[in-house]
Amino acid sequence: MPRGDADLKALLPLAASAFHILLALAAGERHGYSISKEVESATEGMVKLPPGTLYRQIKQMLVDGWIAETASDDEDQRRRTYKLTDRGRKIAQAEAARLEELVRIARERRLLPAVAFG
Amino acid sequence: MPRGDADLKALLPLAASAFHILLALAAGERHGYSISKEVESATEGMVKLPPGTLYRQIKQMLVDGWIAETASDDEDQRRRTYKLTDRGRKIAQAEAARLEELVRIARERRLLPAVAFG
DNA sequence: CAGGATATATCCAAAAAGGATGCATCCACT
DNA sequence: AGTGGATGCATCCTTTTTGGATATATCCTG
Repeated sequence: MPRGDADLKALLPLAASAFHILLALAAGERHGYSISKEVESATEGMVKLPPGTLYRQIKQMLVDGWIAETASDDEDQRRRTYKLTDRGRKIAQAEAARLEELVRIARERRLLPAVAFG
Repeated sequence: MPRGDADLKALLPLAASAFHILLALAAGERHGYSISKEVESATEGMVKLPPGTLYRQIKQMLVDGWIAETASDDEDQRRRTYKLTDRGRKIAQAEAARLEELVRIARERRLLPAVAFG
């Protein structure tokens, strides 16, 4: 196992809201409010990020170095845009792998249809 | 969309602990304590179900009809064994499908390696 | 320039989780 | 048979986390 994976796994599982934020940023830079819109649309309304949760998470992720604020060329002065850091990306990858494993188990137990070549 | 799916989605996302319990029971009948062991081993210790969480969830799932107690032939009188109800299985399937979609998005955004024929 | 939507931020009550405690039963060992 | 440790269930209390109300400033449209 590569060095550094151990402490990475200690962070898992992520709060659902945290993973959704990282997932939104994995597609590119975004400002907070647009993250919440992206999450809501990507999950067809199943997951919502109310402001308390959203900005609390963002603040903490900045502190922890999972994301970083970018100097964007956005003209809207209210917006603060963020991007994933290398560390944030690794964490998102680890969580994605964890969820993939869960899905694999779910399929094994016939909660999901078998998939060709899967 | 098949009837009844709408109210099903309203239950999602499940608490991680809830999904793990359903996932453990999808493999067959189990008693509470063994569910917690199964979850811990399946997730390599990443997910733990402390007693407060475990028995609280079980109690609520019984009330909600997601699981049912079975008259098992177990000789240990302390044990209470449970199985998924049809409804519980449907809920687990819905949550598994939701997670699968998340994993798909994560792969699309290159957080997971591309998969042949996937 | 008025009004509504966008965007961030904070705060507090409510909900959820963790884990300590208690107690009964089971099992291994002597 | 008795003892000690592990198993198993359950509840309680504290802490943590969450949701959503409130506030404020900026932006956009008519």
